[in-house]
Amino acid sequence: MYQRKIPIDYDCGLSVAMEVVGSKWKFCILDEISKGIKRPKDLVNFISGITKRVLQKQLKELELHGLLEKTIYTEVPLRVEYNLTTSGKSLLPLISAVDQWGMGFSSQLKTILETEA
Amino acid sequence: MYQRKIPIDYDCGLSVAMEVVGSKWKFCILDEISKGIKRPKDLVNFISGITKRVLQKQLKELELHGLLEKTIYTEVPLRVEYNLTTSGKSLLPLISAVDQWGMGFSSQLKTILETEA
DNA sequence: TCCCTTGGTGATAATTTTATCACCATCCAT
DNA sequence: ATGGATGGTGATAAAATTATCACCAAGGGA
Repeated sequence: MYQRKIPIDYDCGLSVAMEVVGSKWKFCILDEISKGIKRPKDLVNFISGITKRVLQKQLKELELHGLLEKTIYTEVPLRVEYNLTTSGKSLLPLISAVDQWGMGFSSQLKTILETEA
Repeated sequence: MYQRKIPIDYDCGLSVAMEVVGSKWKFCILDEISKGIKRPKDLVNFISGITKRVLQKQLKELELHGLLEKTIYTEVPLRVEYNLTTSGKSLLPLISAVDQWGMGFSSQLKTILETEA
């Protein structure tokens, strides 16, 4: 997930995917949005550890890459919602699979890291 | 994929998965190994852009995390092979899915990044 | 006017990951 | 002993990401 100086290889699916979703929070953000948490204010509360500033940047990138679309409701107070686009939705099965794999691997990783320490 | 000071959340599958495979080269490495490229020397040649040093570090981490196992053949010249463990193999469908998603998204990303530039 | 809520941004530091370079070890052939 | 092939590591620089802090804007209510 670090490739600005080293350009993206558009012929490598892994390279493309890493560019778009290979960062610490993006899977979490998309996951929460898919569950109905769509407002920045709520996302900050639901995603433990993320800060407002970082969330904003990630949302902006996801929007730029076409995975999220932003809707502004001119209510008061101002309401903004981020929704998954078709591309964004197409990622959900993958996110779910990664999450499940991680859950299944969790105990093994814990054992390994505690043993060496 | 940055979480040493910020500890891993073992209850979050995404967090666990990111810790283990969330880095620039790991999917590529596992992918090549699954295709039969198992020696460090060959991996360096097949994975365009990676350097020997970086590959070694990634292999070591993958081995530590239990996704690869290392076999040393005392031949001459020395031969070392890295093979997927059961856990490593369990990742293959995921890697394949990510790769395919990336391939499908490639043209969209290219269009977006070229348009804004 | 002052404050609150929500959404957003710029500048900068702190962290982490990647890259580069030099170097070592083994085994064998010349 | 010299050199080539393979595998490996330490130190350090470079690059990228993430975190922190301060600040701004719009709209409405007290």
